Amino acid sequence: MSPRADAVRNRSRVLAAADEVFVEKGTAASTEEVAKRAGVGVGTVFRHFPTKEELLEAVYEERLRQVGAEAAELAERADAGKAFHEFFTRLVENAGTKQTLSEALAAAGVDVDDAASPVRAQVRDSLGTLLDRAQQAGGVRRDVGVDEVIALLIGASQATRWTLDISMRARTLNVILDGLRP
Amino acid sequence: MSPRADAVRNRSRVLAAADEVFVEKGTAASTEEVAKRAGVGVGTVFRHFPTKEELLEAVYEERLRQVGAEAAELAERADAGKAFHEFFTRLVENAGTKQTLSEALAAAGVDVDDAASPVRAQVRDSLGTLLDRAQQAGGVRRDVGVDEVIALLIGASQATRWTLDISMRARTLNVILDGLRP
DNA sequence: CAACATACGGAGTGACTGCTCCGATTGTCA
DNA sequence: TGACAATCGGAGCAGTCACTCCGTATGTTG
Repeated sequence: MSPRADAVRNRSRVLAAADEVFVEKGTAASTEEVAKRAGVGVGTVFRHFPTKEELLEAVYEERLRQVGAEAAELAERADAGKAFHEFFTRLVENAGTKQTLSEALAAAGVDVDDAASPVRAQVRDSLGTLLDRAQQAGGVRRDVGVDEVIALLIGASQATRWTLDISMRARTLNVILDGLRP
Repeated sequence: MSPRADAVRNRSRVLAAADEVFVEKGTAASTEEVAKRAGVGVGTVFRHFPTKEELLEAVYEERLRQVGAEAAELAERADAGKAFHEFFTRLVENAGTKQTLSEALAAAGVDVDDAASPVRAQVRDSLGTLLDRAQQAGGVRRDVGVDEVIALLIGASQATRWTLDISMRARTLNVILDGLRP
């Protein structure tokens, strides 16, 4: 039996609402608020995501999926060095307010880097090939691996959160990008 | 009237206990737990810090004080370039698990960078002269200011939190330090 | 269209949290 | 040492949150 139509619709509505609410009010926002935003009852939220932690994980993985897709897409481009820098910049600029999620998950004891998860493995993979090609093209120093890049992505996102001024944000990001050059 | 002896003793006990508890269990830890760790009643905690937010701020400022002292001390050293790098490294390695605090404060609407606070002004100052001298000594590029350095410190601390491996942590930190060179 | 399983809504529950209040305690000073 | 004010301890209060439960509604299938 495939699930009912309204069930799948509600599931994605809840996911989208949760993303919005967690960005706006932080991950401490109540499940009831998510339900209200999604236009459903709390019961529905808990049927699809039996635990708040599972809801957080689902939102997190959804974002990871997008990051993975972006990395995969950019890995195909000819100018690998440029592609890598663009990926880095784009991600950091989007990540801005969204970083609290991994914090909350880590505090709840979830292994955010868990390589067993297929989505995370895929992200690592795409990012890995993007990095490889950028290194071969001479755009990135050779003594860093995927893990260092991931750490730096997180760090850069955090760093730029505190810089409201756009030009200052650019300077901060440039320091890291320069550090990544050969 | 100066305050009673047990009052000042308890105040610092609470502060120390709060620091420990918040590092171990995150800033969501209950005030009762802080009280228990300090060996006092909750009433005592709330008398000294009428609000949980004020307690968080007090812990945060206490840490800032230490950072400021360290910056001031290193700013006196002759080899300014080396001193700056040492400051950066030392801070990032200590900060490790402690970064959640500023998160929590920001979420609570506290302006963490508020220049009006004397402690923060002092930190900015000490860090500023340390940076100035490092730049004049040719140890740090000239197009970054104190704010960029602060942002990078926060970013670097976050970045290295996810790297359990020590050598990987060193490589990650090196990327940023290299990026800071002229 | 009927009949059934699936999914929904939201009041209700228990656990927990920040904070208050006041009787008991303790430091201080004449 | 005695007496008073400053301080303490922790039971209790009001509010919130994650999560459950079940009567109602709705999609689906023959």
